[in-house]
Amino acid sequence: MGERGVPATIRDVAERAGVSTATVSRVLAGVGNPNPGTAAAVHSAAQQLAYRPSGIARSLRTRRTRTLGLIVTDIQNPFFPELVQAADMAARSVGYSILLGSAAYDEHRAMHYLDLMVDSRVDGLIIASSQLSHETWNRLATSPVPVVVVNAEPVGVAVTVITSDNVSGARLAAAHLIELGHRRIAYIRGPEGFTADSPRIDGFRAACREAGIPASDIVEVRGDGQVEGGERAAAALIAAETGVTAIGCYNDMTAIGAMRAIRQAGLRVPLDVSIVGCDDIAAASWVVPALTTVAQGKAEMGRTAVERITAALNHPDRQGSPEIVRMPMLLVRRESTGPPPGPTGRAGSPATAAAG
Amino acid sequence: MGERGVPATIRDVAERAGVSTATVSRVLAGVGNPNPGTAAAVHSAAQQLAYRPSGIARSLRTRRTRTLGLIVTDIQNPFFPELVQAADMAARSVGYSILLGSAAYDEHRAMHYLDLMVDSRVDGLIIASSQLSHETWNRLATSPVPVVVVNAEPVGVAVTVITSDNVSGARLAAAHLIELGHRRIAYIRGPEGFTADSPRIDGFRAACREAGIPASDIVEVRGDGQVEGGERAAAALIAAETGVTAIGCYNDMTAIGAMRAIRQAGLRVPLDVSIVGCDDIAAASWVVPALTTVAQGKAEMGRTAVERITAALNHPDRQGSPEIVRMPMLLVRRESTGPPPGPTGRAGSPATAAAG
DNA sequence: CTACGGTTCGCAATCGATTACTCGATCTCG
DNA sequence: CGAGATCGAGTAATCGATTGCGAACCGTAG
Repeated sequence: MGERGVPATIRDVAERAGVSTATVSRVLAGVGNPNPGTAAAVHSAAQQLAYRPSGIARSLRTRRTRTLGLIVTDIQNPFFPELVQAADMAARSVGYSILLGSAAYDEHRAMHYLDLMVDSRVDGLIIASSQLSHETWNRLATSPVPVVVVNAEPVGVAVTVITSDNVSGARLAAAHLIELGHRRIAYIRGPEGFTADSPRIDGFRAACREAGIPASDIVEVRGDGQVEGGERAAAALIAAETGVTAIGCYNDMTAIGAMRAIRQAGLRVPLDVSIVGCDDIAAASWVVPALTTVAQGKAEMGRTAVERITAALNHPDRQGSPEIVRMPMLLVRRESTGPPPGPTGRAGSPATAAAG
Repeated sequence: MGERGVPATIRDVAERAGVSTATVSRVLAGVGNPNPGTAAAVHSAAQQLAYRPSGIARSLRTRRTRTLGLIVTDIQNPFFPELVQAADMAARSVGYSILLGSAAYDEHRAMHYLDLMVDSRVDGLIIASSQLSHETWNRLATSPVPVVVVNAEPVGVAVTVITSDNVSGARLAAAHLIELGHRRIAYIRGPEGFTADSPRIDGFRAACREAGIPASDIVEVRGDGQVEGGERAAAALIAAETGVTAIGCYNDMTAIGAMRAIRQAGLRVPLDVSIVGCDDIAAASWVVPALTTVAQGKAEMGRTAVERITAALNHPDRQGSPEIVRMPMLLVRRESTGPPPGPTGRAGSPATAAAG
């Protein structure tokens, strides 16, 4: 695996080129007007020694690492890779690298990573999290490095946060269902504590209310934000014979689970039950029927986060002015939603829904 | 966002505790037998100043960063997150952090990241890649830091590589299909250049041959390793009226695409056509029918990669002994495979399928 | 009371770069 | 031809930790 002795240092290059380390540093950095001869000598020496400046030494001196910390709730949740990729690209394009930490849904672990990243002196920190305790918010607000939070609802703490307009997004989903003619609608919520859960259910309820659907006609169950939870929740919904003809879901994984349960019960999507998800993860268009969902600008959020961080880095003066950025969400109509079954349509939920 | 002036240094702590920096370093590192009184003073001072040692300065001095570079082909490919997560956990558990780079399928970009990581003096490097040019292999073999390659077929270059036993895995898939009674089988290959493509088609062919199926009965088409490519390939297969009753796929995304195309053509999985994938990504069990596939030990590979790297780090002596680790693959039977349609089953291609 | 073994801790070098300051040499122009 | 401007390059301080070496101090024994 490894080979070679020690890598060449700037001193080695200086000696070989017959100049001082200061000169090597200058010509390699392209500052000053070096004599063409010296420049050539330096470049040649550097080349021959395969010299690569030590980022460590440079960072110690310049007090900047050109590294951004990125902590995500869980890299295995398909919501995050797109965001991570976009952040990585955006960062690289302005000369930064990304130090990643995947917290595996453990907030305590996330805070540990935060400490480690601060120790390694990242220039800035991006936290893409689905849940954040108050204690954590405070830690973030007093962080020694610029922080931006992505994908969590702001709670009034002085930290820049970038998030989707969850309320409007959920309204979009509900409005779509209502427009198709659905009246008995269910909503499978996300895990308690996930900050997007409240605004989404609120938006969903609001749209229904405004359409004149009594709150009592909206049945809410709780999922876990994963496929399994969606499956269980939808199965319970069907077993309860609520006669719902459409289900809004906290996220796409929940929706995919719900679709499984519905099919399992012998019903068809969207003929018997319509499903709408949220997030627009890649798998949403892989399943059959393809999932109608409300898309979040995941890549856009990643890019924006990097942009905000680097802005703060370049203007350390007017920092302390945290902002809240809300990205619009967009309804993506695919195949999992349609009009409710007509009176002569489906014979009802397994037992009763005939009245549907 | 950011706040606070400069973070406290070891000198600040030393002054406040009334000792030298050497002592601070020692008590905080827990080496030596500090006088209980001094130890208390140091800890207290460190506490009050919220002192966090600079990883930069420490790394410069100790010549170790306790950071591992991890470059993946594309973090958006669902194959990688599980591997990344496992590697991250394994690394953290032995005191290392992960510097991530997602190459977005661009090998040139991957090499650029490699340079950046070497510059930032990572202690070791893990490359999880689906394709690797000869030039890249050579770069890796002469890397100044220990390298392990994951998920690519070894090509005789002196680098440790950890990969699945692709040949046997593909045999498993083929054998499963054959055992179910299929005789006219297709295989949708991965992109040219992806190193797992060859061994997989080889293993698949070998199992067929051994079962007495003439090579001419195996139809091969090329996908792109993504859902779209699988969809196109399967659509072409159906349009060609080859009468295949089962399709083996390069990976799960290809298989998921193939299932879409089959359903699109009015056929059913697995009643009319059986599908078997490869990888066992999360989405394999989300689709309906759930995908039968050959699982790779993704997490295991991630852990093993970290284990091998850290082993090399701890025993710099007997390095230069690259090894090849082949992880077994496992058939996961789900719902997308079944016996071929009987003589009275479907009458063949889409045009006539009505009989089914 | 001195000598000696054993602790505890401080001094200072070191890791590899960057950069303010300074010094000679060359150039310019009266 | 000489004074000052200009320019290229070297000297050395610095970033913040770690660590080998030795000094100071302890207690104990002869």
